[in-house]
This record gives sequence, C-alpha cells and structure tokens, in this order.
Amino acid sequence: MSQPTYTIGQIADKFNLSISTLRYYDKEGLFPNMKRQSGIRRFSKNEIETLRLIECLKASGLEIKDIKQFIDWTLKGPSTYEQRKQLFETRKKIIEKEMERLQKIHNVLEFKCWYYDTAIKDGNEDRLQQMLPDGLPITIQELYNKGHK
Amino acid sequence: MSQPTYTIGQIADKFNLSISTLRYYDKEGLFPNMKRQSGIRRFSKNEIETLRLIECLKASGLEIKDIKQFIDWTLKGPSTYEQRKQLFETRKKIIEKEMERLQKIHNVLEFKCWYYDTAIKDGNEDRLQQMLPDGLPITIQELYNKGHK
DNA sequence: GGTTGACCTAAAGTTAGCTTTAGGTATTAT
DNA sequence: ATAATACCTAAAGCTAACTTTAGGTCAACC
Repeated sequence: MSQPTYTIGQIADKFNLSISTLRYYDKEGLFPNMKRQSGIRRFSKNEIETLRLIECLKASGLEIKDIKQFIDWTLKGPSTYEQRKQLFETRKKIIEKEMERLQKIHNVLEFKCWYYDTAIKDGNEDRLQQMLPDGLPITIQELYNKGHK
Repeated sequence: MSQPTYTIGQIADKFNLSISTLRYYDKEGLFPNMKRQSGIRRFSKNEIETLRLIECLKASGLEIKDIKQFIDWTLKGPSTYEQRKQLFETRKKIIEKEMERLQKIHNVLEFKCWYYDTAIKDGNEDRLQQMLPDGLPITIQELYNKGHK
C-alpha cells in the first residue's frame, strides 16, 4: 500500500503557506526526497514531517540555510545524531533566553500602560514627571529585572 | 544648569548600537528634538529615553515607521494619550501571544532533545520509529498544546 | 604642517526570505 | 474546442533595517 500524497496547493492550504514559499523551500533543498509524478511535486508524510520541523526551527530563529544543514545531517544517518541533538539543545537555550527577554519587555510595556492610564486620568504628565524626576532610567531598570533571577 | 549631552560615538558604545544605526534612526525622524553643535549631534536625556523606548518597541516587533508614528504622537501632546496607551496595550497582547508560541516551540524542542538522546543511546531510530508508528503528528500536536490552556 | 580621529551627508549596496512575472504544460469543465 | 485551473521554471523584484562607500569638515596632537 502506497502512502497518500498531496499536491503543492493542498499543502499550502494545510500549512497556511503560499505555494511560492513551498517551491522556494524545495529550491533551497529542504525536501531532498520529494517525489514527482510527471513533473508535479507529490508531498508525502516525509515532507509533511519536514514542514513541521521547518516551522519549529524557523520559529526558534534558525535560518533556512541552517535548516538545510540539519536536513543534510538527517541524510547522513546515525553518525550525525550528536550534531542534531546539539542543534536542538542550542535552540532550546536560545528560546529560553528569548522568553526571558520577552518577560522584561512585557514588564516595561505594563509600566507604559500604567503610565498612560495615569496620564489620561490626570489629563497631563505633570504628576508622572514629578514622580520620576530623573526620567525613567532607574524605574525601567527595576522593571526590567522584575520576573528575572 | 544645562543637561549633559553625548556624541553619537558615546551613545553607540553605551547602547551597543552602531553609529550608522543611530544616524539611520535620526534620518527616520526618531529624534525630532535632537540639538546640534556646529553640525554635530548632541544626544541628551530626551534622546536617551527615546532610545530606550525604541529598544522596547522594536523588541515587541514594531517597525521603525510605527515607532516614528508614536514619536509624532508624543509631539502632538495630551490629545494622543489614548492612542499611545492603545499602542502599548496592543504590543502587550502581542508579546503575550509570542510567549505562548515560544512555550509551544520549547515543548517541541524538548521532545526533539529526548528523541536524539534516545537515538544516541540506541544507536539508531528503530525503537523510536516503532514507538511513533504514524510519525510524529499526533505526539507533536499534544506536545504543542502542553503548557497551554 | 601634516596626519589622525571623530564627526558629517547622500546615495548605493546588502541580506534573508519571500513574491511576482513571464512564459509554458496538462487536465478538467462547458 | 476553448477556457479555466493547477501545476511547472527561471529570473527578476521587493522590503526592512541596516551598512558601506565616497567624499568632506574640523580640532587636536607631534
């Protein structure tokens, strides 16, 4: 029994990507095992898995050429397990740093929301400027480190 | 007493930005009140505050032209408090969504690390492929929703 | 007095990740 | 039979956010 396969248009719908994006990924070598039927791409389970991988690695900030590198490792077999694991470990650390960074940004944004809430109530920023005589630096710095070790 | 001011080079060091980036921001109109002394930019507290704002808004994914829009609102005075507050509220929501997204990515990455740990121990992916007979879709989907409402 | 270093401008160049264009094939619907 | 639809390629074009280049001013040091 052969696996079900999908056309580029079906995959584009399924993954909410444009057809040209999928062709671009293909051109970059991200689907090295993709088959064709009279010139037409057939996406199978393998390519769908690869697309999930691409979404994950892209979301972790990896560039296409480095995703390609990973794909090449999978083609080389078990000798590259260690490198592949290392890549995921590195990505995990990067995501963790990114989440810390976003938490800091979130703290600043909360402060800004409060600031403008107050300004709207007061009709001006006079009281706020008095509360923060040297501008925001110190306060922001504190907010910046809230929710942080 | 006049405020201390800094040259573009000093600010570049302080903020770990390149001089050309600062000039680019200036060209884009992000420092509308910056003074010059015989042609040379003098960054004062005001511009330093703006730079902190830029870092925060950029980190929340805002484009330069929209940061410029915000700067223009501040120049217009209290009548734009509401718009400014709204911008920060929107950014806050975007950051929250982004953190949820990163959490999901993190879950997938943890799974991938475990996967390759196991593959390294086994020397192959046979056992893993048996454990996940239909490939990863369902499992990934579950992982994807872990740590999520 | 010459050279070094920090600043200036305007404009062209760069990069990643697509998207669009131009031109073509093959199948399906009317 | 013709027109719409879905696919194909190669190559040019796009965008944001910078960076680089080329050419110039000015003050300070040797």
